[in-house]
Amino acid sequence: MSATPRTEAVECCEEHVVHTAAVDLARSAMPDEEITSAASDFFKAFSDKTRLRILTALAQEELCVCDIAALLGMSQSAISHQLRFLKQARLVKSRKSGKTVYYALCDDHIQVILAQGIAHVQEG
Amino acid sequence: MSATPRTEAVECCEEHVVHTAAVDLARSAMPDEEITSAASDFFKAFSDKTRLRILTALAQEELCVCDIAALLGMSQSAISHQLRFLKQARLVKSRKSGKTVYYALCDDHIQVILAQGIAHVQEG
DNA sequence: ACTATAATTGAATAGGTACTCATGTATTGC
DNA sequence: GCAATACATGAGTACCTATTCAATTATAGT
Repeated sequence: MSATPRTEAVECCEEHVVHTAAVDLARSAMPDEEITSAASDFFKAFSDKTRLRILTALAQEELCVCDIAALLGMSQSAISHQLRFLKQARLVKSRKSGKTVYYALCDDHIQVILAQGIAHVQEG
Repeated sequence: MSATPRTEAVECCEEHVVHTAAVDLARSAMPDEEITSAASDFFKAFSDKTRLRILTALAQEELCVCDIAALLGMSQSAISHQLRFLKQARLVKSRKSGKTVYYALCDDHIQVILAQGIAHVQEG
């Protein structure tokens, strides 16, 4: 866009504005509030180091709670809490076998996004 | 740091049920701690609704602080704080023209991940 | 110089969150 | 039945964070 400041004063944030056409374009392309809210919740699953490591581990193969706790060197309770978070967010699924509960990623799509995030930080 | 007692006890099922081969596989595939930490920080930028909406808007074209504040119906200060976060995370860049500061995404890569997250929640 | 505007910034605060601890539930084996 | 194991869960807590508010900086116009 042009860098020329258009001081075409219209009603805005408080009193003055701004680049009306640019804002209108951005507004028209902005998804609904429920979509952006759900999307930020989705990314929140990856935004914690513990959860991201859990997801990375499950990208290899299914693991039980105790496996993950041992792998990450954390308490079983802490892992269980995070797994509940991930399950409610529909990123992981579980199956029960005897006393053991095995967790796995819901779909490969999650693995793709995970890998892209890791690739991004490895480049930059 | 003796103030916070760290429970080293991962003795839960350590002897019995851990699936050693599965854990070893996951461990070998796990990136270094600094990588997973950086990756979770990267995803953290997308994990807040306000930041995600800012990124979505900037995916269209560059905008000044006031534009974004008007678009999202939030205070200019709140937006400025989040833009600083995004800039430090190297997701956005800025250029100054007169009194106005224009923000834009650092690269198209960010837009791709953003779009994938939005697509994910629109499907499910 | 003075005024107005765009943006930044620090402090304060309310709400969120990730862990620990203790307890509860389900399953297995004796 | 009882004990042990694997996991889940609620409460408590310390930390984190997203916003508001007030003050400040920078630029432009008069």
